[in-house]
Amino acid sequence: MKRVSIKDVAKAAGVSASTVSYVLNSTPTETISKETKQRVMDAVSRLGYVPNLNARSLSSRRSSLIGVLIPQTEPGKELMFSNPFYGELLSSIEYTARQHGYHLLLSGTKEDQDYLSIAQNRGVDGVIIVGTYPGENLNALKTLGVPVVLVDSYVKDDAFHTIGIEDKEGARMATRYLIEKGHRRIAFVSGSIRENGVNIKRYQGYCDAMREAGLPVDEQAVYSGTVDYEYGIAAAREFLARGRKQTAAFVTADVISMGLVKGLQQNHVRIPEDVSIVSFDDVYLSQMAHPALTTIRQDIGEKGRQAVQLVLNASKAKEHHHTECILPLRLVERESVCERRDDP
Amino acid sequence: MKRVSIKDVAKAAGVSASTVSYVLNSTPTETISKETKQRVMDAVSRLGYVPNLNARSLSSRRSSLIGVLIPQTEPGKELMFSNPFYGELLSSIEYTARQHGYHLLLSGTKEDQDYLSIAQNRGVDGVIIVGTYPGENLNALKTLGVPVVLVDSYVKDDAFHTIGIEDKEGARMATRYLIEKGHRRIAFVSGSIRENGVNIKRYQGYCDAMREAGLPVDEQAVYSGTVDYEYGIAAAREFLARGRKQTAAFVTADVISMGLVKGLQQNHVRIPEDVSIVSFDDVYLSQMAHPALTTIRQDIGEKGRQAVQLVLNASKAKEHHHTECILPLRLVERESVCERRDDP
DNA sequence: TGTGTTTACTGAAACGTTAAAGTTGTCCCG
DNA sequence: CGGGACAACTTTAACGTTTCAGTAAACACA
Repeated sequence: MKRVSIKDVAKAAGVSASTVSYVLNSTPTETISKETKQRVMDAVSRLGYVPNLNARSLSSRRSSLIGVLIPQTEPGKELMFSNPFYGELLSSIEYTARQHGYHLLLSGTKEDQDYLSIAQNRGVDGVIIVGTYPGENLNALKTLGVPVVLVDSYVKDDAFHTIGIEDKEGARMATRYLIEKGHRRIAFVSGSIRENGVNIKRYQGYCDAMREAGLPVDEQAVYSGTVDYEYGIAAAREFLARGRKQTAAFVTADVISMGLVKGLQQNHVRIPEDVSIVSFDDVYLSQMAHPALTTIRQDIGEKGRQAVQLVLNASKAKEHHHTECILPLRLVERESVCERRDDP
Repeated sequence: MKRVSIKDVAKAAGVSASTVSYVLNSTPTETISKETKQRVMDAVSRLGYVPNLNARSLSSRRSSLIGVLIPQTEPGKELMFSNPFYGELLSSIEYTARQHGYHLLLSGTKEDQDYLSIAQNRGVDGVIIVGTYPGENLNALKTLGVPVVLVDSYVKDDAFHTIGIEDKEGARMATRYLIEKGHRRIAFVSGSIRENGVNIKRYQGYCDAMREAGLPVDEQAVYSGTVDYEYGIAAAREFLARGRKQTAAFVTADVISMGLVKGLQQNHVRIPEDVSIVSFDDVYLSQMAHPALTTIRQDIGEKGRQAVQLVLNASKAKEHHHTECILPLRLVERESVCERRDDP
């Protein structure tokens, strides 16, 4: 039951502990003979030695650990529950990190907690923060001394690396698509557009497209709530309460769309015949919908991969020059939109 | 930029490092005066000290870290991608762990990797393994010396704690429900029933229900593949190819159901009028489906909570007595089943 | 007044690594 | 043949904690 330490290996191989360490880390500055290397490796496998990464990180100040912070959208709700987007992103992050020999320290973010210390605590090599960082102490993150990658954040600060998408352009694309299909009264449905997050950009893109087409942005056509299925249902109810004024909707998240579609269908509003929908994200879910969602696709897998890459690159390079990565979007046409030529 | 260590705090408070440690951990055997405590706490917040958990875990051999292993169902596919069940479970695990001051070390499982060392490496306080553990070296886990909780595994070994559901009974319940609704030819659609996992139990439950009702288990009515949306689509194709013999299906996972429904609907098979479906899991998804899925609900949140609790309890209690936790199931009726009285 | 107990601490040795600096021994070159 | 360069190690001091074993002072008791 006793843990095998590097010293046991050293003893078994008849060398010093540091030699074992050099062999295991194949430190480039150190020269070790082939035979010694072999003897050490033999001892390692014979004893079933696995290095204690805590000790390693204590001594070497790198941990092969990446901290990942994922928003816990609402206090009561659990992490990632509300939006499958996070699950898919996390998948990709985990997969990429693992392939580079890194592990993930996962935490949800809730306002009242100190994420900084979580990271600091464990001496992570980098931090990936998804979505809006809750809490005003983003500045404290700078003192961490490790690369910080902000995913889908519009915080502009050279101290952080960012990775995101052309939210505004994507929203514009979506809205324009609906306009091209002949829609003139188009609703905008999203999560909160008060915080400085992606939704506000998407709202701007929506407004731009409307304006460019000479269409009014009706305040009554804007629905803003939370990013989850329930809000989609609620928005449907609200849509009906407001008198079914629009023939189409641009919805900023697939989960919301799912709820909206469900809510409308339950009230005998047909999708897309009565209301066309263009969604956003293209999570796995959107193809399962009925009708399958026409949506602005972002490459979630790539986002995760890039996020990890940014951390790794930045932690390798001593120079901390800020990088910004914007991934392309494209519209994938499915079944939730139809032409509308009879609009006034 | 220099890290604040316990010594700095000690100096600032005019006490020894050990006193600081005692204060911070409020070690019950040690007595510290009110004033000293206060002085230490003041110094801590003044200097912004956060303990280095790596050092702590090195010294005290507990890490406040729980290792979580989630299956990466297929080599190419990424973690949790294929089945939202994992995302929801992870959510709950993360949330519960965090509330107890634990962090999560997350890893996907792929055949060719050594998960054991991941855990051993970091000195986790416990391991939660979800699903079938890939790799034959389950025994090696015993040498870890920390509690191991197997979620949804039918490995029987006193060395492990297990948490699961009445898979067989749930399947029986689902199938019987269909029988009660008048169906006599009922398909069974699931992931692999070769491995010793939950699917084989659910298959047994299906068989039991059929047998009890005096109905034959037709080999042609059994569809087995992988647990993902794509397989649902494929199963639909296969169902049609085999001649649409059944009027209902018991499907062992909601994701598969989603694909099956989609695949059938695309071929103008109506759900539930032509084919009724009872599903399994009740992931968030299943209410979004069209029609919403009638499904055997398992409380995924509770599963996650219990898993964490099992780890924590077991790591507190020195006695390693094996605990087994079975969570209840219930059928939730939605829209994917209808009566069938015309069956021969 | 001496002994024992309690309170409130301190000192120092771990924990398992890494990495800088030091120590050999060998070889080569002028 | 002396000295430098190099290869192949070893020694030792960190890294930041915890925790065991003290210790010194204060107090109680008889």
